[in-house]
Amino acid sequence: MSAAATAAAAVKAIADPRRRDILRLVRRREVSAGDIARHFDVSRPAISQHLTVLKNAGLLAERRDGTRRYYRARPEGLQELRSYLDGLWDATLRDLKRVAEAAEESNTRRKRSRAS
Amino acid sequence: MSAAATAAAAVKAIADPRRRDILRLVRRREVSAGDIARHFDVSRPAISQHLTVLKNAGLLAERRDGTRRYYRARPEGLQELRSYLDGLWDATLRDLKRVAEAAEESNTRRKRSRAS
DNA sequence: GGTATATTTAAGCACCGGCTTACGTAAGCC
DNA sequence: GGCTTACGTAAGCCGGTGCTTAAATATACC
Repeated sequence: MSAAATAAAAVKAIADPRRRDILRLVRRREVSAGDIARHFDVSRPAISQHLTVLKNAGLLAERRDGTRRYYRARPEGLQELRSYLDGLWDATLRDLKRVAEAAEESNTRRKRSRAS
Repeated sequence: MSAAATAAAAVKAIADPRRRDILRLVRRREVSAGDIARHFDVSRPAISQHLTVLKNAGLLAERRDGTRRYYRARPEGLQELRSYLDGLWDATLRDLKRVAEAAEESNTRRKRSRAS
């Protein structure tokens, strides 16, 4: 899976509020699937599905111990996501300043050219 | 609308690939709705709906000139989103507690009602 | 006013995604 | 082996959302 595809999956993953809550929950320490589920008002399978999505998006690390599975946030995935999003608008933050500065001027130019 | 709510809307907005494409298209210069639509293989109304979503998420600025509407990326919205995401994995203990407590309460409520 | 252009809004449809219950799987314990 | 615990997977329901075409709105031009 390419980095961009992973990042796109990560964006979709964090678009869901519940998954953001899960991420916050495992940000500092690893937590078992059951313990995670216990914090929410939905069934365990629902949480299990969320965990799968987060894991596939590279945002979660899984460690198995006996019948238990422990999850924790995966900093590399989070950093990847951050870089991807920055790439989306880094040019924006740079270039739009210029655009904004030239806004009035280009505006009047456009009005003139539209007359043709 | 609170900052967090706007940011949450922004995350959902950029979760769609087409909307990310639109954002890239208007990140350097403002572009009219029609010109934006011309870049894609979907109908104009479809693009118009995407533009509305992006605008409501604070990611797009709109300028009207005659019958035309020009759109451009809105750096403030993008910065807000960035900060929000940073805060996601910089979550404080206070945030964790809030999530845990709120969920735990509704969780016990749910379990009680299920037992009947 | 009447027509043309640019765009949004409305209504409906098909697919997607999150949820549920039921079942499957795997490890630990007696 | 048989039971329990901890999870994941399967199948299906249902609301949300992205798309379409048709109609409405708004501005410009004659």
